[in-house]
Amino acid sequence: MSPKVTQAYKEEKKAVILEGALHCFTEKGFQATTMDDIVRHLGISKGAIYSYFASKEEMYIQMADDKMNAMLENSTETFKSMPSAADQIRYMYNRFRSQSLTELRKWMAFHLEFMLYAARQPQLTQRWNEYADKALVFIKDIMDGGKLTGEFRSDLDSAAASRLFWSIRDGLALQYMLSGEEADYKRTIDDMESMVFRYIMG
Amino acid sequence: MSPKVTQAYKEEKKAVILEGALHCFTEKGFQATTMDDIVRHLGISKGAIYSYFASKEEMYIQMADDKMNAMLENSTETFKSMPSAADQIRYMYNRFRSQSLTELRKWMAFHLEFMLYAARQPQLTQRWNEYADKALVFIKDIMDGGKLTGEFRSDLDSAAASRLFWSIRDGLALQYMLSGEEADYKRTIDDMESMVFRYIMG
Amino acid sequence: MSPKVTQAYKEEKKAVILEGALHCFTEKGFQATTMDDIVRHLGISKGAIYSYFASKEEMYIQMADDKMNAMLENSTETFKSMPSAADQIRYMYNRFRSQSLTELRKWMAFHLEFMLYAARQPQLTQRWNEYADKALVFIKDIMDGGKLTGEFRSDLDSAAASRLFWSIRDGLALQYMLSGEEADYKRTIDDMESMVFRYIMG
Amino acid sequence: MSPKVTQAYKEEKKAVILEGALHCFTEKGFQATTMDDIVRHLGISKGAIYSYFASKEEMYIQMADDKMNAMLENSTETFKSMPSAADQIRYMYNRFRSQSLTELRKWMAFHLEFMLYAARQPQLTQRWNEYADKALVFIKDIMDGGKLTGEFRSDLDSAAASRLFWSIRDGLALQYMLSGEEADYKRTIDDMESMVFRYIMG
DNA sequence: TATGAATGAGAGTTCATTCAT
DNA sequence: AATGAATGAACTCTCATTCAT
Repeated sequence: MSPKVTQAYKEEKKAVILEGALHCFTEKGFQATTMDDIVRHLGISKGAIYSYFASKEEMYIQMADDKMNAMLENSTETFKSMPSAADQIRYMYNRFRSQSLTELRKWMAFHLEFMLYAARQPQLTQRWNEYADKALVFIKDIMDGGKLTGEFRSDLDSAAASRLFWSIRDGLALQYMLSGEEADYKRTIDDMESMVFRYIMG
Repeated sequence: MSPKVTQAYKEEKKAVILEGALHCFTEKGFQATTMDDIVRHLGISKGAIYSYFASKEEMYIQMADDKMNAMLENSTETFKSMPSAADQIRYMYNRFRSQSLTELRKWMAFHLEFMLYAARQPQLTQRWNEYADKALVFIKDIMDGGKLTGEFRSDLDSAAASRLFWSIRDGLALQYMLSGEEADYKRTIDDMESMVFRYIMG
Repeated sequence: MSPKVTQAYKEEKKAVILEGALHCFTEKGFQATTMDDIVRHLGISKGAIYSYFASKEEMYIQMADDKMNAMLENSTETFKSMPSAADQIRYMYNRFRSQSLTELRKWMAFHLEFMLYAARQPQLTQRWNEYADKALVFIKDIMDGGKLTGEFRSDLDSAAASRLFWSIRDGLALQYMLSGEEADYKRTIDDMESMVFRYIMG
Repeated sequence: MSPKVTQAYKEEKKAVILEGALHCFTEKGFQATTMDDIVRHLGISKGAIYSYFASKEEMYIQMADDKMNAMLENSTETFKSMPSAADQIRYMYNRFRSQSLTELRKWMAFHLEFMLYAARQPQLTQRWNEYADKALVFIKDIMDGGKLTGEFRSDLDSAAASRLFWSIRDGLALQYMLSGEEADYKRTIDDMESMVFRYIMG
């Protein structure tokens, strides 16, 4: 009856449910996924889900929120230790390269569907933008660092450059969303990287 | 009785219906739009729509098909007369700049939702890819032209470059999908343009 | 403008429409046949049909009525000239034999569906019964004739026997409705015939 | 949680639903009965029905299947103990006699409508024929038994005779479907019986 | 008269959510 | 807290009938 235990248990259970739901949403999309799909996949009852989440929509939003936060958090940690801005950018591209096309596609499907969903709900648009801003600032800080150390050209517009950085990355993901092979994809990331470096360095 | 009149009338009516449906799909999304929404918006009866289109899905696919074709057709025409490859690329960026953010967002919302939809249906994926290939080849031809005239660097990988071209464009549209202002958007296109030229020219 | 011509034309047109409708009803059943089916088959317009018949149902009833009358009429004619009751019965069986299984099945499908339809509408039930009575009386008259001439046994209950006559005939049609081959069918008619004769003769 | 309870409950519920649906189908016919009719009659929700049956059609087929099986099963049991083939046939006629005209009519309405329905769907035709074959074989076995014991004439074509047996029975039901009174009906069964015995015995 | 585009009530079916157990 | 049978509003699609031309 200790509330602490109950609380921990609840958090864990919520996480398990969200994981199962994510699997389904990724497979079929949010709208096309039924509560029955989720329930079947998780092997629990509908009531159980509704005792943790008020609605299918709430699960979705919660899930997207978790994803966004996870991505930002796991970014900031690693970078503290790298002294070179160029290395930090390179590290980002390595991370892009490490994701398989299959993973990328699933990730994008979820990401895009939520974006469309958010575009129609002002409060979600707001939250989404906060997340997008953080991602922009994250790269901008690296760019600014590079300018200070002289690695990047001094007249670089770091705000614009970080926008370009993400544009290229997102656009590439979009390009390979429906077709293309792993090897081509990896090669295009290389090109993307070299183009970006050509742009930010002298 | 005259087939000409009837035929023309039918084509016109189909177009009107598609226009009305597009309006609704853009507003709420394909899945969230009900036939009642469309019917209300158009001020006609349900039966009328179903005598022109077999299903909601058919309308959607027809619509997407029309959009794709329209885009490709209106591209090829204008370019015949331009002698310089650089001018052709510049012309493309001017076209990007001429589209307002509001238009862009509507366009993207439709575009992305259909892409997600297509991703789950093999035959649509197929058709989508054919369209994407044409867009790629269109830019690649320009790049190859520029290499021949010496405008672009001779070691440019035109296939990769055209992929990058579209990646950047699509990514930028994605970036500005949920936030950003007109002026910033235009400026980012400028940056995008200069980055691309930096990459394709010597 | 002569009313006679118009009248004749109308009758002819009605007959053509009913013929086309019958074809469709036989193929798919009354309920499953749409006005579009009929219109397509006939190559005329919906309005045309509605200027001759008030409703799909009216066509159906009219059609069934015509069929019943036709059958009774074409029976009575031929029999006047036959002196022997046994020959008359034999003639009936020959007529049964002359109908192919395919024809029989189509005929039965229409017949049965209308029967079910009529069973739910008192006025149609009434009309159906009048027709059925005529068919019964027709055979009963033959039976009575046979008793008078001594061809059939004198203690024969002609009313009951005619009921049996039709029961056997209808039941056989039912038996072969969904399966069975032409040759078997013909043989079963033979058996049926011999059984009936065994019953009505001494 | 106990599967036994749940399973039993579900079976019972399915039976209740089928019973209610049968009532409606018998009243108005399969096609004319709407899901709303059934729902109203049963006092449950539409969703409830769809959690037990996938479609209106599935209910219908299930129902017809149950009816067929019930009829065959309840036949075979009782006959094991009867030594005389003639008694077995006589027993059948007693069973026919024991069914009231009202029951018979309802039964026939369902039976015939399903037959028409099945006639247009090859797989159902198939299943229907299997059932019909079993009914034929059931009588044929009795006939063969009677030939062996010498009760029936030795040159009897038992296959043909069983076909006739059912033809007469089905045809009689058809005869009395729309008109006729209980007493007449019973009497005609007597005639039918005597005619059949006249035919199968020497 | 004939046409066939248009109507709209009503069909079968789905599924997020509730609540008695 | 967990279950899953039940709900019923909302969905897509059909089709007999009408009526302006």
